[in-house]
Amino acid sequence: MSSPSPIRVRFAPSPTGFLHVGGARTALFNWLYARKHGGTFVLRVEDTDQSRNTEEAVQVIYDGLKWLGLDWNEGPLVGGDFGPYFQSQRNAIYERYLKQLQDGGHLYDDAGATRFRSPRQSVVVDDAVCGRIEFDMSNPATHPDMTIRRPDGSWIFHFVNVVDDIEMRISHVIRGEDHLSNTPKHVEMYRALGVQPPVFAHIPLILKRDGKGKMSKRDEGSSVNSYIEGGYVPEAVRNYLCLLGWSPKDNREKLDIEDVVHLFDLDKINRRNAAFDLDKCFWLNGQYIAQMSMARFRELCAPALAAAGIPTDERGDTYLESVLGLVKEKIKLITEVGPWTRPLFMDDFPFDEAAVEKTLKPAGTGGRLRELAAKLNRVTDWSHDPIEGAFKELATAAGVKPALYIHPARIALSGRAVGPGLYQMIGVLGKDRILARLEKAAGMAG
RNA sequence: GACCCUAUCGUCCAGUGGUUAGGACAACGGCCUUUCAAGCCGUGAACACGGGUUCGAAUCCCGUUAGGGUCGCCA
Repeated sequence: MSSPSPIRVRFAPSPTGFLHVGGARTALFNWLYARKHGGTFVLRVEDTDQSRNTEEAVQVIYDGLKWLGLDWNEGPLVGGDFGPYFQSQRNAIYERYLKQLQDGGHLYDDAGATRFRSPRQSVVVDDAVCGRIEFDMSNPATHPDMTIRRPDGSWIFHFVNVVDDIEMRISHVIRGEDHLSNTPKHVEMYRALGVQPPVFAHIPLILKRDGKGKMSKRDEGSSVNSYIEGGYVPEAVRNYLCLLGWSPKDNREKLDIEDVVHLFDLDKINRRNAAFDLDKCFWLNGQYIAQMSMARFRELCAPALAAAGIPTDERGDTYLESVLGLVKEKIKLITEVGPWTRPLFMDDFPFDEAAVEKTLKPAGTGGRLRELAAKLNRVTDWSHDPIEGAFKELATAAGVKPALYIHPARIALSGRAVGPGLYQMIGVLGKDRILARLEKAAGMAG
């Protein structure tokens, strides 16, 4: 017996300036498979279309993969023994393989374009996900010969893709099911080249929310960039992507990536296409935020806070962490941290017009806010329970619901109707700022 | 249209011959309460249809229907 050939998989995106979640999921499954089996994950840029091949477009791919934590063992930026990893730089290799096909009599000219002649025999694809599929290739009308090179000398995807997979010693081709129908043609080419085809694994597609068609560029959540910019946590998005077409079989939803690597395998991948559900991704994101360490939360919030122009250094680390602690279990997106915490760092914060109108303006509110200020001023143990007690006592003494003090206080202190727990927030803000803000709000109240 | 894949709650997944068909998101209701949230508890919600095979089918087979994909000198 020969020693088992090493596991080598690849992700081969085209630089379009856009990294699709479907592509990201394909990359993820390849990465998982490589990790699981101690294999090599190759990144190859399929930039045969020079017109849209730009530096920025390639950068989008790098950024998306890096953000998701999908590091590649071979490819651009890291190198490897099978480069170059850009198809635009592999022309000599393609010429060599073209010659080989020509010598074998597999090619013919069609109005200047080069086409590969199908042997017209049935092809069996033993797919690691879809099982054994037999394709009847006898009808040229339904399975026309592939064009592999245009009259202008540029290459067609099918050819260079197969050549590169051969040259890069790819052992498993894990890709979207939209390539399944092309696979027998690829197999014909492997055979014509005298090469054993790799194992194919066609994974289900990600469909639009309503299941009507493949998810496309215009659909919400289709771009990895939208998650990066939308305040999503990379490990949460990656986790959600794992659950599209694969599952740990034990009903767990939130899993560490190490567990996924351990449990993952091709035969556990579903065969059914999955409709994309951004709600669940959103929920999972909130779970990740609530449960992550304060250190990680700080790390993720730092850019968002900086972008919002919030001075987080002025009161020191301890203060910063107590503020973040107020919102950590409540926000679902990192982008929410700015608006939620601004009143904790700055005295100049916006007031929500509708909330002011509804809660601050009603007659008697100003008086109650002054009562509250006086009451809180007498609180000596500035912590949660005594603060809560002050509100309750005030309401009882006045014979009204605590809500008549609580709601206006929230608006007065933060300008918002939504936010951290009120008593916790008061505790963190401190007595001086509380009294000042209550007084100021009393002035604008009814 | 031809070929290929698929078919369990609205959605994502469990369930591989015998289960009260399970979990999660979403929805709805309740509790808590301090509003929106969060949290906790609960409710409704599915085996596409028709034939087989079998003592017994969500599970196996065939057909129908439906959905998706592919049929490029796109990738």
